[in-house]
Amino acid sequence: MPKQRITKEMVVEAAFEIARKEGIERATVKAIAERLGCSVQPIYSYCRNMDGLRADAAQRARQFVREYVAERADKTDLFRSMGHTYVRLAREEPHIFRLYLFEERKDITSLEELYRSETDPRVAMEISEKLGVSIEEAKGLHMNMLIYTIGVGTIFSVISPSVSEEEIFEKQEEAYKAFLKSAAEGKNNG
Amino acid sequence: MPKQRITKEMVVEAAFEIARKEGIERATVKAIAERLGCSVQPIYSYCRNMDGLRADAAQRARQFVREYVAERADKTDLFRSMGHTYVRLAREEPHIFRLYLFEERKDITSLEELYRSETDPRVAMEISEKLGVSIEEAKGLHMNMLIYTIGVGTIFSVISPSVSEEEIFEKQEEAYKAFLKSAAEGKNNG
DNA sequence: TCAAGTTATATAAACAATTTATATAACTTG
DNA sequence: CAAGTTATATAAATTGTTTATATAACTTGA
Repeated sequence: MPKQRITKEMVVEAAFEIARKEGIERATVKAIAERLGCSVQPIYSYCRNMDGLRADAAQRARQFVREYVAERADKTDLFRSMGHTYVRLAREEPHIFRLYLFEERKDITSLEELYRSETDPRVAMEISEKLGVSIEEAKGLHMNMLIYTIGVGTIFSVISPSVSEEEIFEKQEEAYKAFLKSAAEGKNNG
Repeated sequence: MPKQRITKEMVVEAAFEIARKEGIERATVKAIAERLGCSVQPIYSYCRNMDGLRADAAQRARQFVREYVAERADKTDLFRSMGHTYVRLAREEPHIFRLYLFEERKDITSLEELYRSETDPRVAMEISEKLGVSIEEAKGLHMNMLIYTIGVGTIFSVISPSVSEEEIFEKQEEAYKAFLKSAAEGKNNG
């Protein structure tokens, strides 16, 4: 056989890069083949169909988001900064953010699993220490902020991208305080 | 000219019905034409392209959601029941819910506008009276719940449809209480 | 009343994207 | 070095969107 020129990684990376610049709907077989300088066959040899390839590109997007958050989040207050970080990502990399948010995840079957897959365990520890609440309580709090942030992300990146970041940051700060206060009080009277 | 058999309303309704049953991606020109028993021309005479038609179908979906919520929400506690109502809708009419959530809205440029377009003003009044807070405060509270609900809806209907409703209801109840408490306290010490 | 213009719809073709079928060439292995 | 394997190419089938052309039925004005 001829030497393998095209690997699965190259195909997924090409799809991801096109999606990053122009949106996932532009990552067609043809466009990927063109970028790799090959025919459509190598692509179809690595994925049954384009849906599968898009799922792989979405997984790549999740890796990107993890790296982005690790680099950009305020490490002195990961919990508080998560909302900001995600909204900034949604503005700077709108296509990646959509890919990240709107691809079905067959591997996730509970909020717990989603939480574990999307957050750094140190954040719950940080919250737990700062507030003096249990790890479980801290996780619950953090998960609420994750859900709220997904709501904000959906609004910002899909429903109305022209909403101002300031307006969103303000609401996020409100939600952050509400969840925080609620957990701190639960400690005393619950 | 021949008598007009096909109206714009018929086209949009056909698109909406197909989207309702099978998802918006199945609402192709061909499928719509077949359902109406006509060629593709009447469809293209009412919309420049399929994107425009999908936007119209999404608007129709919003009307559906308004009616659904008006019928199904617990009228004795609209605020508390909103989360439940939306999640139930997402389960009963998954395709409509996705159409509702994920179509860009060029008419909406602020959270305020989104809030006004998606909620009944009586809810903020209800909250304001019950908690003894200002209408503005009540709106802020309600908007937080709307954002949280959009987060929950995104998770439930897109990221992982297999998440259990019970788990989601529990988190929503937590968020509801946190926002409520926060507003009630803001009244005293803020 | 009929010819001319208009327009709602149909037919068909152009174009683009996905997927499958067939062909070919270069490598491995016996 | 022949036979089998396989990575890739070429090309065709299929499906969806959009545009071009045709047709038929209506209106209007002479």
